[in-house]
Amino acid sequence: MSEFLKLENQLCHRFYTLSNAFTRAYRPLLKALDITYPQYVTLMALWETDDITIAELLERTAIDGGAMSLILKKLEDKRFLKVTKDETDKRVKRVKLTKVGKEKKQLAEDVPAQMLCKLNGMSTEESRTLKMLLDKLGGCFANADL
Amino acid sequence: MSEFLKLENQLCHRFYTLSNAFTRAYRPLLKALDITYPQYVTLMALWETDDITIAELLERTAIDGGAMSLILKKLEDKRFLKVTKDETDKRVKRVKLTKVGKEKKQLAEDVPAQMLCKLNGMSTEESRTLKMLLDKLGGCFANADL
DNA sequence: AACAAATACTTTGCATGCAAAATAAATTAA
DNA sequence: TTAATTTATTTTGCATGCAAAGTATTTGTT
Repeated sequence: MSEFLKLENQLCHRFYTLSNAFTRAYRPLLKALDITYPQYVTLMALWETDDITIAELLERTAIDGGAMSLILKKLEDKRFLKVTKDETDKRVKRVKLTKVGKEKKQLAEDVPAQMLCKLNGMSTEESRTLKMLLDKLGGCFANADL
Repeated sequence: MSEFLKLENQLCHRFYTLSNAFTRAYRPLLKALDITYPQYVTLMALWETDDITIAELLERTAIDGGAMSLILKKLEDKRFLKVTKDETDKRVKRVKLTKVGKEKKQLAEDVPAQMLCKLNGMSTEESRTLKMLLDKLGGCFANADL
């Protein structure tokens, strides 16, 4: 049997598994905030830089455009943010946090630490190395002609 | 602004982004085989060990049970495999590749190499280190009380 | 043997991820 | 200026991922 098709040799399967594991691990923590993981990512982007274009939001979060439409609708329904048409360029829409959305950030402050608790098997050094390699891999994808 | 909530500091967001990138990168390669990524994972597991229980398949692939039901239905519709009830224990179902499903493996042999081509920015050594760290992280999740 | 509890799967309802088609508005070209 | 093209975003159709509820079957109890 060729080694290449074995599951243990697949980098992609590790990412598949771990990405799902992260989402599952976050779920209970985020449920307390009444948001899903992609919604959390969207809010993190906005907590860092508010009042941005949907296009900017898409680039920073790497969330799919079609999915983002629904996510923004749901976050708007929950009164976390407002989406308004840009007056200058009517194609563009700007996303802005509401007071409630900004306050939500305080409640989210604990989430990262709670997640780290679940992963205390990794040393800070290993985690740093891992991030570096992940970023390098991300660069490979960016350069590849997909 | 607390550093903890910044997107660049999130390990999870890197996994989210990279996992999606992998799936997207595989899509055109797998489309030629008329399968999706989770279906590819399912077939890889079977190419390695055929005629196994659905429970075993779930454990090896880490695919969700509910999703697997549909995936197996689709793979069966495509005549890649057969699902049969175990005679001894009628709760159990066994999954077995058909001749077509086994032959599909030959067509899939090239897929891993084609994917590696897209990622030629990573050295073998870096890739090895990355896999090791990913497995360690996976172990953390397994041990955590989620 | 009759019933409770554990197994192995499937179904359901909701939230994406993705490609492709559809809209609308701004830009560029002829 | 009108038509062709590009840009920003939404909509659509299909395939999961996930928790929770539902179905059979089997095993363990009493």
